[in-house]
Amino acid sequence: MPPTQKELAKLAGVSAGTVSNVISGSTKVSERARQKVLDAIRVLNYQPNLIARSLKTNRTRTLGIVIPDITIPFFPKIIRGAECAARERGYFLIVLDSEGSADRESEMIALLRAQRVEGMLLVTASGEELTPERWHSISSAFPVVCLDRLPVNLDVDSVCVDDCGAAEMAISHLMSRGHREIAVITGPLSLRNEQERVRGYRQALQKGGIPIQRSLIWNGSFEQEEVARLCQSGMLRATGRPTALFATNGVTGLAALRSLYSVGLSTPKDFAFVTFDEITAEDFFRPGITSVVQPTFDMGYRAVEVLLERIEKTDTTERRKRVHLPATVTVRESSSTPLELAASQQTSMRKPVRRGAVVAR
Amino acid sequence: MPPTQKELAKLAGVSAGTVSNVISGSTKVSERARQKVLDAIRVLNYQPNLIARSLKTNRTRTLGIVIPDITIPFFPKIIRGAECAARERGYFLIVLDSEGSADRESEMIALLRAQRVEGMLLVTASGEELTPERWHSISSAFPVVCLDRLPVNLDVDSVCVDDCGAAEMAISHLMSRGHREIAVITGPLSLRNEQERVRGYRQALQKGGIPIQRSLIWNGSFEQEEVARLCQSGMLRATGRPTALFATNGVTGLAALRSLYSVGLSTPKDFAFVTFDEITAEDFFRPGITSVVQPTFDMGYRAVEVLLERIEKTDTTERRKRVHLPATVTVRESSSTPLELAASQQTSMRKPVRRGAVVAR
DNA sequence: AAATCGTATGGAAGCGGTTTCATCCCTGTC
DNA sequence: GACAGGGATGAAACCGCTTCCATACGATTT
Repeated sequence: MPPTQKELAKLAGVSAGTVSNVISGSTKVSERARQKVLDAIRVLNYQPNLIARSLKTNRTRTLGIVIPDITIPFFPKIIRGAECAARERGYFLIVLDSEGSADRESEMIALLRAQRVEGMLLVTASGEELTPERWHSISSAFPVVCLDRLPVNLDVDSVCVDDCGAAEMAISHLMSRGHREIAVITGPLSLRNEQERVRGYRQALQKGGIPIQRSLIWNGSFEQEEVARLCQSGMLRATGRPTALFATNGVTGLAALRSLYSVGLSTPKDFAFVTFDEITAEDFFRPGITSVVQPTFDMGYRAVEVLLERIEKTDTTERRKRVHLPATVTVRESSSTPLELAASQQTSMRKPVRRGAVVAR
Repeated sequence: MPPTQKELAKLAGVSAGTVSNVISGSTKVSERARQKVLDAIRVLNYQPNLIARSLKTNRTRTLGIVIPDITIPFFPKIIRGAECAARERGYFLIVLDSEGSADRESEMIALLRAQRVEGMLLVTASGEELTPERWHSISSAFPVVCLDRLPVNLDVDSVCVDDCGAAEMAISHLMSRGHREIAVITGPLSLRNEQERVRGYRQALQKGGIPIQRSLIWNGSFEQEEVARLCQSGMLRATGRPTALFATNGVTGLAALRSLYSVGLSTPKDFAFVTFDEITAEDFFRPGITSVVQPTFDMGYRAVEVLLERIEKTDTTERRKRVHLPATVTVRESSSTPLELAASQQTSMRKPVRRGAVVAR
């Protein structure tokens, strides 16, 4: 059994209350007593019992983060940022994985509630299941900040990029490379940011004077099979085949790419490709994928800042915060123009074109 | 404030003890009382306070895992397995990131101790700092199982692959492709498994009748700069230049590849390359990297099983467990023979050779 | 030297559960 | 109908810590 304050007190010849005062750094303790207690702590290798402390103080100094899948590289980067901010402010971060399931997400949230965390970051699994009632029952327990995947129709503190603008930027880039038949494959539209990214797609086309074709907007999901079906039927059809494809998130983008490669189509040879989120960041892998890069670390960091503000300010009436961070487009080979591409093909094995990534804006 | 048992009791018209019995599932409660309590739970949306429970029972049903860097894809996969096993047994897993620093690792461990976790999985940051004394002070607090990176000279429960055998397999593969000048770049040799992997390298050469050259064994680390220095000086020198390179772990391997690409060398054109751990698993990225693939999910899963055995059995005298899981070699292009390579170059842009990965053994 | 003040200290209560134990009531038996 | 037996129930203690409050002691003042 680990040593307790009471044992410390006996060894140091003081009362338990005094020991507590020494540990919490209260000044109301004599130097003599302090030293005796500190010695005793060293002798017994004492470690305060945070559980008991939390029970008494009703504070855990712990935050939670629930993400859909820790094996998707995007999320660990966010976690890093969140953990960093939390640590700087003396908070502890618990990471939970909902495995993309709304049910498990509920369980995880219940767990955090039972553990009495003081606040939560949430990247929701689907957004579908977050009805206002469920939301109310969650957010009455502790403050919540949503990240990246935002549930539609829910007024909630959030941190994400300027999704619409970033998507517009990506599409503009494709148009500048001469593409006019640009398809978009999306994740679930129950997420606000997926909708925003589609909006950006439309805006870019409109500004470029290109008519929007419903047949080029493929409402997908995070499921490999569904995405494969949409992409293959869209890309293999006889007429109206797009020359470029834009994926509104990394999971869907990777699924799209995988499914098209599996039927013998590749980028940039057969279609130009741009995706939200980096699929590989290593520039020596070919083809390099042009992507909308989100400031993942900062997103996690900022989200914790917003969350702590809610926690530490008691003023609950304050307006919802929506933080938008800037995204950038990193141009790589997958969006090469036909011309560049031809050049690249001829010399490809000797010296690949544009080894380094180019950053737009 | 969340509702307490006492309030439940008042609402249901029973005592707090009875409420507790209902919640803990004790049979010693009448159906009538049980229903009243369950109703009250629903009405108040009651959630038991795990903190209070833990304080009383001295059990948290929580495990911790400390890893060096959550953004390295290898670790999230382990976490997935660990979390899965923990959940199945009714335990909760806390994930902590030591950011590759031994000091932070200590802090994280202290935190877990203060949180009174019942056991810990550890992938150590360096292994250097884990002196037997420090080790004793940790493992006296709770059982620990080490994963993947094993500290040298420490008798500890562990889960890893057959490092020596897997390395031997990788080198044999290179030899079967005609390579005789095979260099190895390692991580820190303060880790037992790094030593084992070098041992596997030597064994393979010996069995193949190839003399071992000290100048081809590059003792590296996880640091980009150090690895770059070693690889560049080893690969660019005038004489005794190896035709193949084997990296004993993914971090070092990626650093090696990065550094060699940056000076204009690429695989498989200029050197064959095999690494422990997958750098990219997506087979449509070129070059595909031949790698020793560890069963990451299973490693996490098994590690939790071993840990729970220690926790739930009070018999502390039992011998240390060392679990070895099988690894496989996934052959991709980076270890092509010169012949295959030439063929691949000619036709590369039309139909890439070996799109799917080939698994050895 | 006595009174007053200030402050370090010890004792005790309480956080929200679990668990023990004595009590009470219901049932069955003679 | 009285009593034994047994199971459900409530009261109370306790987990380790913080915090409040009363006390006692040392220092300062008159």
